[in-house]
Amino acid sequence: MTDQRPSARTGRDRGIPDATVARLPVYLRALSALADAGSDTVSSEELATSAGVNSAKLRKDLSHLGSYGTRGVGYDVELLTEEISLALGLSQRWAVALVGVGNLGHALAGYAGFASRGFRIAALLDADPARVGELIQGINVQHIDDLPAVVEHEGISIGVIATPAPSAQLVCDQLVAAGVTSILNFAPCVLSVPDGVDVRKVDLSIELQILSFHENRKAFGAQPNQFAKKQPPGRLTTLPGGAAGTPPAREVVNE
Amino acid sequence: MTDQRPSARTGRDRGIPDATVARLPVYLRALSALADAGSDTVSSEELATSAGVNSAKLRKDLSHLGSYGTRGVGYDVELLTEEISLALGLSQRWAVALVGVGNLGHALAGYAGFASRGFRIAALLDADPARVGELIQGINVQHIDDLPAVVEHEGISIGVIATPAPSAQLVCDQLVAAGVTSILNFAPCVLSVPDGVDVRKVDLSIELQILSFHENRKAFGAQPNQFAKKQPPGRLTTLPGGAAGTPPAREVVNE
DNA sequence: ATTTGTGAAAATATTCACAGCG
DNA sequence: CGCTGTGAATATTTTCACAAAT
Repeated sequence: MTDQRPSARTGRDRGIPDATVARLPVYLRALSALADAGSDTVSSEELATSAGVNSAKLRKDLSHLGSYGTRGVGYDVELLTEEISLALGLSQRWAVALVGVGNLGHALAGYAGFASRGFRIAALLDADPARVGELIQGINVQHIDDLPAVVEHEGISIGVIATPAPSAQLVCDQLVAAGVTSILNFAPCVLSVPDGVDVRKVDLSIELQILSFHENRKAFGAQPNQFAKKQPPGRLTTLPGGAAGTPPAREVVNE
Repeated sequence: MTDQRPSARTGRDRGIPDATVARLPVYLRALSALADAGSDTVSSEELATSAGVNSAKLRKDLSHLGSYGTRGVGYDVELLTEEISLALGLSQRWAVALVGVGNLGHALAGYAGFASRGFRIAALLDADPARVGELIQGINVQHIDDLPAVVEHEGISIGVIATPAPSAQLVCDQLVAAGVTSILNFAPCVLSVPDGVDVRKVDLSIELQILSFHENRKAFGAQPNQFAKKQPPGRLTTLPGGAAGTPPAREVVNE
């Protein structure tokens, strides 16, 4: 969205495109579901459908990792899972520090999806002395001033900021000073960090505002329902098993 | 990230680009901060900096809304705020239904950023009868089966899904059937919806996995298998101002 | 003097369509 | 055959750089 271009190679290219990296976790989840369902192999078409993308994009994305498919057959679910995990650096278990144990912090601390994807919440911290000592999900809340020690001791390289906006930059600075080099920011503000530190943000109200835009257009928009000239040929596949009580259906992931 | 292209006009263009729409809320927030700080006008350079983008992008983005700046001067903070709000459809107060009042649902229900940006949580719903009747933030939790009545009565067009993944598609179908046309999905799964319904998702573990990718690269060099010709020039910079409180700083927003 | 607004250029991302492999 | 992997074609987004406006 900005300036931050964590992946872009400075000059000539030879890495995985950002857009692809952002989709790999989605493929991973789809693969996980397929494996649970007992599939050994998947075609790009199937996998793409369950990930909510089209198959050309999926194949192009996977091609950046190497050639792990078999022509005429598809991809081995287990092998592909491993390769994507490897590419994402998920073969190791990252230790994460979560700062701010308010409402949202509590919810994040209890979020099962972290653990299941190779992340371990190694520390909970807060600036409020009243919160220090509280036990959340079996983890003791420590004071933010202990950050340097905790980061060092636990080998933490990823920090999550779930504080109110006014404290976020200070916490961010503390995380960086302690050696954290990747930050996930839930506070609704822009963070400034030195080069070499990656920041991603999740902003709930921004997402709603984007929906507001589309909602508004649906209501008053220029092209309420597009004058479809003839229907973009085979796009927007009507999914096979379009449930009974549910409309036609279109796979959708995001943005 | 996928297929869903809520805004893209089918053929010729005549709308605000998606990438721009996604940044408008950020500008709005920066403007709000500037107004609080007492500024009457801002240059594209200043506003861009506080929003974490570069000024060319900012100006290009704003140019899609019209010409609201004054050459040689800058933008009137109040006027620009109004114009962006208008473009985003925030001049009206959207009623939102939040489904799933577990950990995350509780946190979302209490999130101040919604109300402050023109959204009103008009209903909390859950499928668990044990939760019905609970009072959260002054709002009574209702049973999901009451959805149609509630949506109609409150004029709800935006739904937020904060249920576990296995229930998300069902809830989504119910929201759509009740008339909701925009959905913000926090459940880690792909939703399928009919045409005309917009979905955005927020996936906490995906964000972490993306950070993992970058963290991994920082740890094991840019190209694991790269026959690097000469060293990618200035990458992986040893942070300039390193220690001492906080480093040089670089504005960062996201993706 | 400044600073906007914008064509044109460059960089990214997506989609097409098919050669080639199993 | 069927399906992957990928060049080539599009589409979108970002950046440059400067004429025009105040």
